[in-house]
Amino acid sequence: MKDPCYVARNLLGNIIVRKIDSEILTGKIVETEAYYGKKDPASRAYKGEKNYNKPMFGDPGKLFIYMVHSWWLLNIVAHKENEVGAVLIRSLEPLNGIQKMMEYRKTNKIFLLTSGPGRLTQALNVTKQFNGLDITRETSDLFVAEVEKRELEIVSSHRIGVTKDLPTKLRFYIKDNKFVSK
DNA sequence: AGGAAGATCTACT
DNA sequence: GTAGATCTTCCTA
Repeated sequence: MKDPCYVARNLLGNIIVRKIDSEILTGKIVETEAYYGKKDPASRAYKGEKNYNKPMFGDPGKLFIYMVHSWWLLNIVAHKENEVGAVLIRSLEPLNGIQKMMEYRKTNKIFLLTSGPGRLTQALNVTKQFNGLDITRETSDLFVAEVEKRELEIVSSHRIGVTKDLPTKLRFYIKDNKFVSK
């Protein structure tokens, strides 16, 4: 039960694992954004609990998937007890199964595979079917593996593409990583 | 039933 | 740098 801001920083450097058929796709999380509930006008949870944002009000450690402009965006629910919030995964550094990701993305340019919230979901073949999935279980088809982090240089900035941002800097990324979107 | 929006991406100038 | 594509969900009538 941690604050979205804390979780967003903590997720950087961890590995997302996607099991698909016999293949395993993995990528390192290099960029995240934190979203809150009622006090955040950019959040999907701003207007209270609805059908489409239910996971944000539920247990932390679950997936929250939402569609914008025909792309699926992948969030991880994270908040303190009795609060609301989630962390958006904005970009990954592809590690394993790059061939497979290129098939899904229909491109052979590696920096176009996962450097954007809509891109990485397509590269991992993630859709709304994973909404609400528990990403802390290694038996899931999609989960996050904690890794030991060594001296990550984390940079914060304002969120991207958000029409009504908060004064706080809620976007975090690993410094000098070329897979961070711009 | 229909329209509008939205945490985006790509292609073109 | 700007415009157009694209599509699911929600809101209003």
